Amino acid sequence: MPKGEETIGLRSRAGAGRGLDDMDRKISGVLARDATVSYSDLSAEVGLSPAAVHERVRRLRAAGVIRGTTADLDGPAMGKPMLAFVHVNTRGWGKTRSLLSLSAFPEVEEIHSATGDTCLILKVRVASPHALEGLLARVYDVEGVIGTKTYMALSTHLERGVQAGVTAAFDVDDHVRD
Amino acid sequence: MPKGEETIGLRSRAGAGRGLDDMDRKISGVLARDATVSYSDLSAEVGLSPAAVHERVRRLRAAGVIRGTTADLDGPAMGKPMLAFVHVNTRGWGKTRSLLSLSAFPEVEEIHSATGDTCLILKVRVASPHALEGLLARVYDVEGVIGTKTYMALSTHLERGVQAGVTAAFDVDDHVRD
DNA sequence: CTCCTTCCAGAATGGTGTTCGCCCGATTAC
DNA sequence: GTAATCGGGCGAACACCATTCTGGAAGGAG
Repeated sequence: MPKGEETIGLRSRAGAGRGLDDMDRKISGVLARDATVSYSDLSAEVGLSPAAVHERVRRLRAAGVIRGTTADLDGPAMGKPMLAFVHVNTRGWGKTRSLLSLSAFPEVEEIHSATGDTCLILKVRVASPHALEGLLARVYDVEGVIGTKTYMALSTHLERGVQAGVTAAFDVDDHVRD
Repeated sequence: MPKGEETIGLRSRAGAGRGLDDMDRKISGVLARDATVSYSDLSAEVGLSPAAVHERVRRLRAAGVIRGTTADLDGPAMGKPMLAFVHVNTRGWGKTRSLLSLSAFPEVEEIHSATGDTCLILKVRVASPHALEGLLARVYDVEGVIGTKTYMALSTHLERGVQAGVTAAFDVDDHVRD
């Protein structure tokens, strides 16, 4: 819906990605939306032979650009209709190490160290308020945790993985390189 | 790392998932980790014939339990090494509608309406501080936006999709149903 | 100019996804 | 208690696709 800005789909050997050319970005973009496409369809979409596409995908995987291919499950269907972001405050640094044990809970989907007025940001998906309570209890069990602040997601309007495209208007080259 | 709690992998027709039995959860769990496995390997892992597994996966897709299969890209490799959560405050409700236009930016990965001292939570992945500045400018362009608070992710310790498992100790049945 | 590297197209093949028909167990009605 | 009906899984056949190999063209470096 934004007005004039263009998404970079064609870019000649951009900065961060070492050997990532336009074709790689195009292929990655398609697979990031739907990885079930056959190499035949994929090759037709990007304008290359199936063999060439196969080789590129293999290298993208090997290089870690494509970290994996996963099935995206539905939270509510999995019995976890509640999504929340939990900001955790700890006393001093380094306490985040013990909080990594939270990875063992399938309810915890993301753990980030953060700047701002909080130390750690958790993304959790739980079955019920009671389940959230139980999870928060585990967080408080960790030594050094001072407090938490929970943001419940009332509705999710967009939720997707890393996108291949980059907005041209936000690109580094446009305004920084002068 | 948590001590005693068990993850439910086997559960007889739990509440939220209507027709989801143990086999469906097991299959979903495997595919959520790696969707590249062949039906042969998958069938061997869950203890079913390839044909039966195929039929179940087809139904899981049709039912929306498996929403899609996507390639997980690497942020830094895609030229977007910076991850941030942006909390947006608006004047009054209903302003979130216009903010949905942010979906057009590949930098925006998630948009949630939220409770707490904020209205909207965005998950954004950008190339540079300058790109983040440009994106924030777009947010402020939206009518009714009072302010934002940005939490930069210093390091990501865990980032994954919806998990099939549910922690037994957090389950509704354990303490609510008595 | 020549060699080297890199990349892509075309063809062959082994594996796999997909479908069909049959069989078994559970449920229901009589 | 018996029989009919339904749902689900198994085994096999077929078609499709992933994967590999070979050849050839384009771009650089010496």
